[in-house]
Amino acid sequence: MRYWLVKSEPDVYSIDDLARDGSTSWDGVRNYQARNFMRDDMRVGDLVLFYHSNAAPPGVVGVAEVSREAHPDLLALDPRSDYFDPRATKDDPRWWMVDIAYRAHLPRPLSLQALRDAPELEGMLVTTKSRLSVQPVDPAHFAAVCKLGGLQWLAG
DNA sequence: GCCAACGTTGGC
DNA sequence: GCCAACGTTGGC
Repeated sequence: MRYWLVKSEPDVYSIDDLARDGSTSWDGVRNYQARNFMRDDMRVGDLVLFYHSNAAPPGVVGVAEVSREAHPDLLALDPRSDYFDPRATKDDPRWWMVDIAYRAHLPRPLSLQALRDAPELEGMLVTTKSRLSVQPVDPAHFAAVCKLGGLQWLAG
């Protein structure tokens, strides 16, 4: 099993929205590296840290789980969508998404600053690659985030 | 709102 | 294939 981190602006889609919806399709990702992780590497059951970007403060606020493997992001085909991409076609959809399901809020959300300050999280991608919106997480880092965030049952 | 970092596009 | 111009992300 692999571990991941996804970013969302809480004004657009927050962990509370995911808790309310139960699960959601992770649409609108328009970055190739992020797309490739979703299309090629994410598997049902993988655990996902849910990160609020452009928030005060930014940080990890919850845990989700991959509930469906990659399928085409059809917003790319919709001219009325903000995520429309004229290069996408039905045969070659170009953009892909997975579904994620809500698992838990972090009892103690971990701000970006807290992630940077924790020695056991040294090298965690989110502290250095700030622009990658879907990224792999080291298993030890995932466990440490759960532990620091008060989620003992996922801390391994 | 600013702006640094960085990903993407397109001319050559 | 290089790289300048441009657009976007996201922390502050």
